[in-house]
Amino acid sequence: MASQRGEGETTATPLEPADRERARAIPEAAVARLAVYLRVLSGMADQGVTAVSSEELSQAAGVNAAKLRKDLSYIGSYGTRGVGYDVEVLVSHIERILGLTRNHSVAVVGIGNLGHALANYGGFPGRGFPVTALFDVDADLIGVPVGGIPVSHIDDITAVCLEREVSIGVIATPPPAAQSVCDRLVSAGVQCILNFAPVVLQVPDNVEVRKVDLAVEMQILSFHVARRADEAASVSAGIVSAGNNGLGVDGMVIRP
Amino acid sequence: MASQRGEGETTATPLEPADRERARAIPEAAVARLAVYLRVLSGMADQGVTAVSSEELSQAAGVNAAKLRKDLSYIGSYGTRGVGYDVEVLVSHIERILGLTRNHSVAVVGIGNLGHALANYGGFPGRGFPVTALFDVDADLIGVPVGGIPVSHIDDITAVCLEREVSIGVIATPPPAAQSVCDRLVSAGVQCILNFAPVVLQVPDNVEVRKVDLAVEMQILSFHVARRADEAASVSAGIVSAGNNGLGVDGMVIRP
DNA sequence: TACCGCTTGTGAACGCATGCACAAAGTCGG
DNA sequence: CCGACTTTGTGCATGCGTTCACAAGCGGTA
Repeated sequence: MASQRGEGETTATPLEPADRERARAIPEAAVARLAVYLRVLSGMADQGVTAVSSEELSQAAGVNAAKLRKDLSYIGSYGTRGVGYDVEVLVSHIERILGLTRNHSVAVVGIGNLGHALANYGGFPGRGFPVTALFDVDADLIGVPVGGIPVSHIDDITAVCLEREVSIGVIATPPPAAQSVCDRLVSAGVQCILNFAPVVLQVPDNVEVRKVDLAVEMQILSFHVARRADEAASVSAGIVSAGNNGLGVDGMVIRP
Repeated sequence: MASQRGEGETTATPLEPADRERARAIPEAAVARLAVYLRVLSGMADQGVTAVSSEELSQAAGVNAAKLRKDLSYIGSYGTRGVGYDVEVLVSHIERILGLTRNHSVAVVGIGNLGHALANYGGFPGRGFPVTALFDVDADLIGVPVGGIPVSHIDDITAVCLEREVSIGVIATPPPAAQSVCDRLVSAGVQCILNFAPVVLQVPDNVEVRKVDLAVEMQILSFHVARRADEAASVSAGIVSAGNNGLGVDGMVIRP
């Protein structure tokens, strides 16, 4: 772990003390939205847009305008009253806060269907996240290049991750292997993990895990399908909920 | 509340009037967790476990025990004080509330890397979500079976979706195509959409959209990497935040 | 320069979700 | 049958996040 990391100010990512305290205070939900704003803003910049108001940007991002302004205020005051925000300025500040000024090397573990898809994503979404290592257990895969990177054996995970300074590990293995893979990533010094396996990972406090769970997403949708179907049944039976929340009682269009 | 009124039990998905009102009231966050509990419980059932306490289950699911009990209370009182919960009973009640008693036919649009991976997921995570239709624009793909299902042309989306009673649409197209595909799905009567494209979709109120955004996930992780690196820098430079919020001043373990 | 209209930034209220703490309710042993 | 122990279900307080509403501030205009 004796790489560039240690000596604070000499490295890249120069975050001012004021920004540092701000970064600490940004709510997780706001961080997620900042990433969305960034994408929208980048798109605007590509189209030659130079300035934008909170109203326009919030619509494009699908959020409330006040919320957007508050989110932006977490990272500082970079707007101009009466005018709006400068797109370039906003982009660069959000990138800085999100730590996108530095590259984050990514390792994908588990080169099945999903692993292939991830490895081939090419430059990885939004760039700045180069995939530099792939791992699997299958002997037939070892050494085979996928998306330009040869697959390594999972037993070499520590050495390879350290060597290539992997900062984000992506777990795309079958469920039973996930915890073990996670442990290995952690002992290789990886502190951020994106988990696609439908498993609740146990990790030390200093490791950040985010999970993408297809089954859960599907089931949440299923819940809504069921709720809708059920409401429709109620309506067709002439039942109307007495305790209606104030969402507007207008006849929501429901197909027979 | 006048919950007795429910005379309309003639349709499928027999949700009691009492349950119906409960379903309406379950917080979204709790729904997501219920899906997780369900998976953990299913695993336990497979291993022959018949009873479980909130403490055990909450640990396995990685949540607070009180929160778990509250979540379960949203769907009714199916535990036994002094004993715990019957695994089978809990499983069946959660499945019922999540609408998993009925199959939800899934259509995948965009058969690129990700689309392939999704189509091949086989029975789809957690079963109950059969993929019954695939769509793309690429002429070379039309008719080719992927994961056992032949790919249809996207222009046939309305007819095919209606015919196969698709209730969930999955968008795995490149960003520029996403909104158009979404519109077509909606006009085909699909009311639930899972969106993998990094685009903010505009939909009518009666359509439920969930989005899985890799770029956003990566950037959130990046934010945490940056924050950590920065904290480490602060510590090594002997800087300690003065205006600390009351989170506890204990020295959080940070590796050198 | 002084005014006017527009948009930001934020204080304050509200609402939802989380976590605590305890009464209710059940089991088990004697 | 009773009392001790265990675990659920939930009222309540706390904290976080969202939303509203408005003062502050800036550019444009006369």
